[in-house]
Formats: sequence, structure tokens, C-alpha cells
Amino acid sequence: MPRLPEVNPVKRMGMASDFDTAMCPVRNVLDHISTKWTPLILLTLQAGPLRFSQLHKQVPDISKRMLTQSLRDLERDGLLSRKVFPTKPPSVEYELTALGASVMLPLGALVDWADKNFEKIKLSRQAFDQDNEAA
Amino acid sequence: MPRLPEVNPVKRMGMASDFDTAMCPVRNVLDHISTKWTPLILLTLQAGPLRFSQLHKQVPDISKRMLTQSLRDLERDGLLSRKVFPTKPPSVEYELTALGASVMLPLGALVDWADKNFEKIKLSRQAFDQDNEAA
DNA sequence: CAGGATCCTATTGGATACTG
DNA sequence: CAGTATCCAATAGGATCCTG
Repeated sequence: MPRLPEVNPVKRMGMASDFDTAMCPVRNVLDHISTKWTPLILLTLQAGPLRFSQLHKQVPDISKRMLTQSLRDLERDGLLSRKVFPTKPPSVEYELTALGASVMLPLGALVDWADKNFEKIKLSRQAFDQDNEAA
Repeated sequence: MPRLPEVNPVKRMGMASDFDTAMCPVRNVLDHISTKWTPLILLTLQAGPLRFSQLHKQVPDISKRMLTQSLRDLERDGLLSRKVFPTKPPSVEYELTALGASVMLPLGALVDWADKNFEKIKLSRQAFDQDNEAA
């Protein structure tokens, strides 16, 4: 997903642009929600507001760089709020907004689905890989 | 997302592995469902089975390469079936499985959410970008 | 503490050409 | 038709160092 300057890259110039991806909510919204990290972050914040370092500990394996970037994306989309407390050293608290909380309904359902069907999927993968051992 | 050999890359050796990502359904399942293309493909197949070329036309902008790869992934996870008809030239039909159909409930809800909140999100982005024009 | 900046590697993914 | 193979450009993302 591109960062801030959301341009519409029409690759095949002169071909009378076929489809405006910037107009498509599925692409435009889901691309931000369904990255490697965002579901984990949103899920973690569902229990309540957390500071940067707390999040860093609770989301396994994420780097500071990606955490910062993901948090900025989510803040920009209005899914969470960022409050800076002028302590020294500063502390910053992240919290789901109403919009962010609202996405957790469908997103939570998807996570539940993943939980319930994980075994089934692993079996399917095994079977598929065995069939393709004609390599 | 890695292809077939799903190994667990423990980067910091000797550090007593902290977290097994292969055990986490959110990572393991959602990473496959929430890519750039999979939601579009599943959504398209919801209306009924389609052949490769039909899918290629109906999913905007996807390349043959990525379509093939995404279809393989979804087949491996058991979300869709692939039926080859021995015609000449061959035709191949893709269809949602029961499992694939079942994921469309939460996934469809997420898409609906994206639709409903797209405007709100675009406004939030505008506001955010304007505030940050202190660059 | 919460990041920003930089560097560098790995992965993603498009374009193109070829095949049963 | 439905891919596979190859090459190459763009992006993601980790590691490290620096700062108010």
C-alpha cells in the first residue's frame, strides 16, 4: 500500500484508463485493514488504550518501525486516536475510536472464523501439498 | 506470504524463541485471506463458478501471474475448487467450496463495512493530511 | 519514551515470452 | 485456454543509530 500521496498509477498510458482503484472501497479500505500488522494492533487495542511501548510488547515480533507506520495509517483513517501526554520523557496513548471499534465487529467475526477453521485449513494444505509431491 | 514450504523463521537464534507464528490463526489464516487480491477473487466467485479467463476479466487490473498464484493459494487452503475439463484447448473452472462460502459471511460483512464507511475514512484522511502540512 | 532517518535485504508483483 | 518461466522494478520491512 502506498504511503501518503495516494496517486492513481495508470500504467498503460493512452489506453483510456480502465478502472479507478481510488474509487473502490474494497481496495482502498481493506488494503489498510488487512495488512500483516493492523488486525493484530486493532485486536490488541480492543481491550483498552495502550501506550506505544505496551503495544510493542503485546504485538509479537513487530518492529518499532512498522508499529509506528501502522499506527500512523490507522490514525489517518480515523480508526484510532493518538494522545500525547507532555510528561518527560513523553508518553503516548493509543485508543480505538468509535469507528475503530465499529470495524472490530466484522473483523472480529473474521478472526473467529479463522480460529474455528484453522484445523480444517491446515488439513487441506497437507492434502494439497501431498498431491503435489509429483515435483 | 511465503509459498509452499511454511517454515518458522526464528531470526534471533539462541534467544529462546518467543512466539510461534505458525500456531497463530490470525497470522496464518488472515494473511492468506487479506491479501491485495483474494477478497476480490472470492467476492467475484460468490456469484457462481467462473473460468480462468472470465475471472481475469472480472477482477480489475490483476495480472495472470498473480491470479494464478492467488487461485493456487485459495485452492490449497480449501476455499475454492479447481476443475479441469479435458477440452482442447483446456478449460478450468473455479468455484467456492463450502468452506469458501462460509468465509464470505464475515468477509462480506467487512466489505459492507468498508462500503459504508468509505466517505468517513476519506474525510479523516483529508483532515489528517491537512494537519500534517507542516512539512 | 516515542519516535524519525537511513541503509539494506527480501518479498511482491508487473511485463513478456513460451508451452501443452 | 490456462497456465509456467524468466527478468526486472517497486514495495515491505528489519537493523541500527540518532533525538526532543
